[in-house]
Amino acid sequence: MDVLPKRFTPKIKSKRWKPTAEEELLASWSEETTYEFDPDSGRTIYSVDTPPPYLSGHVHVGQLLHYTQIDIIARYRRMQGLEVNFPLGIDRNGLPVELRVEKEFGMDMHTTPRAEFVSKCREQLDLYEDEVLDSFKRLAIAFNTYKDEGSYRTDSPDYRAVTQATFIELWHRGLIYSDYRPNNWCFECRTTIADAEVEYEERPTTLNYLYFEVEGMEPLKIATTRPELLCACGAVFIHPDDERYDGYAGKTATVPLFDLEVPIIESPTAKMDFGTGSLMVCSYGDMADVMAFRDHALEPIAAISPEGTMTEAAGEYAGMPVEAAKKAIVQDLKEKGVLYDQEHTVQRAPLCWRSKTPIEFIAMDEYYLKQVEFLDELRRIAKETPFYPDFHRQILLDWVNRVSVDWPISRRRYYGTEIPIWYCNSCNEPVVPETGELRYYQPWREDPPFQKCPECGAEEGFKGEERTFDTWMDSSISGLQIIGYLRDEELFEKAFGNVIRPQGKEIVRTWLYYSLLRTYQLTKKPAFKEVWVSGHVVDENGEKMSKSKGNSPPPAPIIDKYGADAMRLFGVLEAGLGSDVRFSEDRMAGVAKFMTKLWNIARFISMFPDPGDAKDIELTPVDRWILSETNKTIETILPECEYLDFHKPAIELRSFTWNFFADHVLEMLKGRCFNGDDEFSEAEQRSGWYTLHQVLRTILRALAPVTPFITDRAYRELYNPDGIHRELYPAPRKEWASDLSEHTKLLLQTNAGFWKFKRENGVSLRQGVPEAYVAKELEPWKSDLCAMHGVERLQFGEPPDDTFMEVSLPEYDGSIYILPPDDEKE
RNA sequence: GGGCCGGUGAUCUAGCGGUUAUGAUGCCGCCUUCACACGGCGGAUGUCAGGAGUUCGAAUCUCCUCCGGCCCA
Repeated sequence: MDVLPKRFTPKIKSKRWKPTAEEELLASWSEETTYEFDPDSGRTIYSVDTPPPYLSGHVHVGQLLHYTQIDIIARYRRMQGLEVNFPLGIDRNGLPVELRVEKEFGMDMHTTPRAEFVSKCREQLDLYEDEVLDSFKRLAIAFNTYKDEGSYRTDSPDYRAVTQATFIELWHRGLIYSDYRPNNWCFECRTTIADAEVEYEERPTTLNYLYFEVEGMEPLKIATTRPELLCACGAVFIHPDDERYDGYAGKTATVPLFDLEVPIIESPTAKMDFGTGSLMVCSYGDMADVMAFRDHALEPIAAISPEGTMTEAAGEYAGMPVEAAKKAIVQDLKEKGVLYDQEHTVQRAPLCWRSKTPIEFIAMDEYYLKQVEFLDELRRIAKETPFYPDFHRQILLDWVNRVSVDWPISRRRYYGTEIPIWYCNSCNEPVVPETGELRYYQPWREDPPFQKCPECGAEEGFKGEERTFDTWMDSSISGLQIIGYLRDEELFEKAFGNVIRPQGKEIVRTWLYYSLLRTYQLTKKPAFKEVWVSGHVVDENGEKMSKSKGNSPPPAPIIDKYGADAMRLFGVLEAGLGSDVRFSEDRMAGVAKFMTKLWNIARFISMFPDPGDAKDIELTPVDRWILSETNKTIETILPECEYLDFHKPAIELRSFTWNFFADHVLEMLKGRCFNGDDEFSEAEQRSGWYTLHQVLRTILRALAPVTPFITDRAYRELYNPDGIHRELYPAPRKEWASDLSEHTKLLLQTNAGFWKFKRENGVSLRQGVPEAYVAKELEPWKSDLCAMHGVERLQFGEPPDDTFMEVSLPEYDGSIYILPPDDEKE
């Protein structure tokens, strides 16, 4: 063996970790295959069904943090030796882009030629895509590839063909039907939307008190916020226990202005303490009205048209916009003395989640996908699928328990997947292509894929369906699409059943729910092996980040300043899984300091030769203890990692690295590793080198999923030029066991005691002391403690006389005794 | 009105039956020590939202109240 070096220079040259180093690494990564997905590797395939971001303009910090957290999962699983299928996907279907095109270019969807409108939308989407992808890359979101091949877009012919094929199959299985019924109708978007797409907002409104004449009785007093719906009134409800209205039930009331005779019905749904306690039930006023009409078999009357004007039913008000009609009707009611009082109140108005404008119930012919008959199965799947964190399962269960009607899936919009139906002009029969062929159909501009009508035999005269699907029809099968459903049977066979769904809690009732429903309908199986639900990213004040509130800073300058690693670490350090993360630049600056610390630790250790896994190492008891402490840390974090919650592991690793490894271990082993005065044997010195390098390896690998740049850089420089991201995640090593761990606290406190003594007595930390007494349990640390604190004679137990100063340990029941250096004595 | 989550030093967080209540950021003091001043060592700051209960013992369990966020009716 060569003579051991006496002088050491760090192998790592760079004195400071800088965010620009991340960009250099990115360039290397793009030429390597680390993240590629090889379905034939023989390893178990683990697929990540990432939320395909919807391109809605600029990315914000919240979105990016969310994706970094998902990326951590993918990287962690990859380091467990799984073949990770983590494709880039982008959601491009749907309303927002249409609305933006209409607004920005002054185009009206219904008067612009469809092909032109659609291509304008596509153009816009392409513009947004670059920005999102650049940010993702910069943050090291390790999709298998960023190339088109291997990625998916929900508006691509391939993707849409599969969406259509699933529809065709469900159609032929009888799960789809058309019906004329009231639905949430958005006037702005001019389409039906599903319950899941409705939001509510408190809005001020006026409560009007009206008289309804009742033959032979006092007029009924009715309170309503919707006088414009009088013409659609079908009944008056009173509560059966309401003594004010004894004797009214069963009679008829006369609707003012319109002279309709409507029944007075006792119903427990009437709230006795709201308004007058009696209410009018109008067709399509709200969900309760819709139910009331159904329950009491009343004939509905539509008062409002899809254009937002009053219908023929409104008589002289027909054709007026709803708001104008409301004013006119209130005026007329006042003039007739029917309206006797008004008061202000607050109402929860249903809004379209995309356009944020009020919706109404409007009856239309729409296609429905049956879901009510699947609810029991979905409830079972919701209960059996592992959720991380478990408590967010409740969001899904609450939603499943609330679903009561089937899912309207047709939309009167253009930028979406076309519904593949042609109608026979002769018999009006809707004809859907046969199953089997995987093909993208565009009925609005294509001839049908069949020769004649299966119903009447007509050989020509077919009209293509113009409507598109609800976009959730597309995105709800992303989990199937990414594993080759209907396209790659071999991959699908291998990969189905091992898919994770990571997503935010705000789209549980839509994306998660619909995904479970659709996958179950198509495969009879649960869609996901596990579901990971994260909280929101909110601003410093706890408010949800949104572009409209202006509380989301542009991410790029922040990343440039602190680095992607700092941002990623911040995301897991700040909150546990499922809780909201508060974004704060100040706190992120604090997190970034850990990057510097970690880099310097690596740089320090890089001074010493790495004995690797050399078999001839004879570990000193102290080194075995350090490795045992490392084991303990890994044992602590692994269960949390398995719950895909990296919050505690990140805290644990940071404190182990900084407050134990750097502050105590490095300080203690310094002397032995340099061994400038040959106080230690070569074996002891090598044992120290081995220990430092092994612990560093472990820390780097444990942090690699969270901070992929700095760990990869250091690992490449010291251990493996291919990088860290295909290494295995650390596991406890049984040969690293030591029972000295029971004295860890005492040891750390003893160190603190020496520091305290030196500080209180004006002795610099480098300066030594002639003699000291410490607890006898610390005997194994003797030589390292001497080197660390510069103790010339270290003794154990109690000192013989009172020339020693007693220093009580700050957080431990005990003391150490130190003989002060000569020049400190009087 | 219901559900879920939360309320711990100035701020954010850990702890979830027994700890002198964790760590971070900020603040204050000392130290330019040969990896790191984006550092080291130390310090101050907490009726653990409030009330009642269970318990030998509660930040931790139960109930109620108040406050915040999100979701739903």
